[in-house]
Amino acid sequence: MAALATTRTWLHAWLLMSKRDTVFKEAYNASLGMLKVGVVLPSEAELGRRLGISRTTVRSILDAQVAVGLIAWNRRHKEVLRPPEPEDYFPADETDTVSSMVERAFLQRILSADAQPGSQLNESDFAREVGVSTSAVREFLIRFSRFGLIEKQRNRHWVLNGFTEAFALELFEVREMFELRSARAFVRLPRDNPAWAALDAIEAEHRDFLGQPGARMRAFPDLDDRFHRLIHGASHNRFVTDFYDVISLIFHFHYQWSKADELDRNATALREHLDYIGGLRSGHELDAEFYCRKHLASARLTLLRAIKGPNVPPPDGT
Amino acid sequence: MAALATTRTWLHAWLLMSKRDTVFKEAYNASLGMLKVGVVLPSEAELGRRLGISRTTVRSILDAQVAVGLIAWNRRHKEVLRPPEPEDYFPADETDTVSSMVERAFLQRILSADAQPGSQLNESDFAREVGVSTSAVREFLIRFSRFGLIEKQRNRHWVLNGFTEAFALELFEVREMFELRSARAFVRLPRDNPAWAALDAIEAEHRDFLGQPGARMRAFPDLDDRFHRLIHGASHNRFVTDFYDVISLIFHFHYQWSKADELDRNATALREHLDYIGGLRSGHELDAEFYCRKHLASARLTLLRAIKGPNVPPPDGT
DNA sequence: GCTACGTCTTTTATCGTTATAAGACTGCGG
DNA sequence: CCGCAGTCTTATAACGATAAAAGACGTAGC
Repeated sequence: MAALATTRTWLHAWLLMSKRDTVFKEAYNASLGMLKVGVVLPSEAELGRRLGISRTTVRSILDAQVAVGLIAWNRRHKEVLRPPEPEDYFPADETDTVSSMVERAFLQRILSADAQPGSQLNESDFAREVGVSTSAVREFLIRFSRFGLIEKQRNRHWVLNGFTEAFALELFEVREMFELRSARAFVRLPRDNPAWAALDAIEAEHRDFLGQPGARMRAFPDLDDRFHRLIHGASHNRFVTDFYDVISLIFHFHYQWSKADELDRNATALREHLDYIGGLRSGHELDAEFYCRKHLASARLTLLRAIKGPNVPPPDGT
Repeated sequence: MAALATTRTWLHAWLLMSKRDTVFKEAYNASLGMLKVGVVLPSEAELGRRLGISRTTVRSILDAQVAVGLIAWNRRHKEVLRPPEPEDYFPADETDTVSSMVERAFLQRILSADAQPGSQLNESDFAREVGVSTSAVREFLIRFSRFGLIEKQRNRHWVLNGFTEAFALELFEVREMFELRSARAFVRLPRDNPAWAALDAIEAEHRDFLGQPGARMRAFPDLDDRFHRLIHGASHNRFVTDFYDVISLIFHFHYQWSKADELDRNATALREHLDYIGGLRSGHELDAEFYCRKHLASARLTLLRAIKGPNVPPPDGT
């Protein structure tokens, strides 16, 4: 495993975990994709830009890759010596930040059936359960509280409001308000606005998806997300775009567990999206509004059915 | 000073401040109001309920009040011995939680002129400046980020978005959407809904205010807040009501500094509120909508003028 | 003279620790 | 037997500390 070979103080990681080196590991894995034998790597700064990290971390990665014989590195010259093997990659669970671990554990708990509305949550208990410090849990809960699913009383415990039908209805009420306004704004965008080109691209992706049923369906949530975010972008309102984070989160996690009629649902959504796109293109706000309303109504119905139906917990604990 | 006389480990507070005893001090001050010579105090649990604190803190307070000779306490019997003097009160700055200190310092910075949009904020710098730990600052910033005025890049610094005209316009766009919907919902409330009685009470308060110009004007922001929150309550939507927190925060802090034509502004708002209330009572959604729109438009104008005008910093550092 | 690297400093993410505050349990007493 | 107080345990709100990661500065080399 790569970690054993690095010159980093990996031993410390097991004695006192002050900060996980997830940035290093994730970027290390990403950089392996660039390694083709004989290739000469660009400057440290350029690598940092491509990987989205600082030069400090780039240098750590290069050091580590020298240590396992992947590259030769002498000042400006960095040459790839051998192609990366599967063993060169850090396992996925080590590239996860603490906060994302907390997030996953928490969502699993709150979006599953056993989270009765009104039940209370204990910071230290939960921290022990997940295996992180209370501060990490605390910061997550504060961050998460903006989604309206939890609340806190000063000096007291957190209260889970529960992912109830009422929550879903309130969520969709606001979603409809915001998306209708965004759709109308979208229709009014001048034809040379880059959003139209982006819409063309997304429409093409939709048609691709319809062409190969089942094959790439797993990737639909991502497409869905990008489609709606594109529309919301036309509102030029940070509160509107920020609100989509709530929706996105809910959908992302909730639908992970209700795989039942996934293909059907997605196919319906794809077709509704295409109608919706047509409405936007028509230039008539009322048309756009009509198809927008239609799609949102069916999305709401799907979500409500999922909430009311037998709430299946996630397949496994990860 | 009361702290010196208490049996609590007050010395530690100066060596290692792990948690400020603001709950104790605030409740101590509040409880002094109940002390009339000869009165026999209720049970510990009852005192806790009245003061909004736990029995543990109640007992600390009673201990402290025995120590300074305010009361005699023997098991169930607690009798007031002497009336509280001004020196018995803890000074106001000691009843402030760390988080509220951070909040005040931060708002002063971000809502004043010198917060250029795009400038970056440093957790440790800011913590040093305010004199609290980085964790306290961190948690505050996370909590505050939901207001859309700051953002954070993973592993990097915070970015101040600035309290700009664009921010105000986006804020009001959403405010209008939400408040119009809430106002319409309010009109449709059945006449026996308690909200109508609350509206009556608030209307009476408005008339009182108009009667005594200037005198109680300082208290107007509070009335304004309660009025709008009452209306938003009719929406029965947590996202709508939560959003009013943003508005409330902005108004509260921004208007602290623009005292210029405060009386005029408030008088105008009072009259607009009364029209608005009339609209709600009329039973016609369109009437309510008309006066709601009118009031919000004038509120927006006032805020925009304040942003564009000479941005006066707060009078003093507190 | 600009780009890239070596070195050093600063900041962030996360941890563990502690005094305060909440809350649970138990037994007394009217 | 119910409410109240005595006692004990646990949780929260702060803190400081540390390794990872970012970033700043100076200098070497093309």
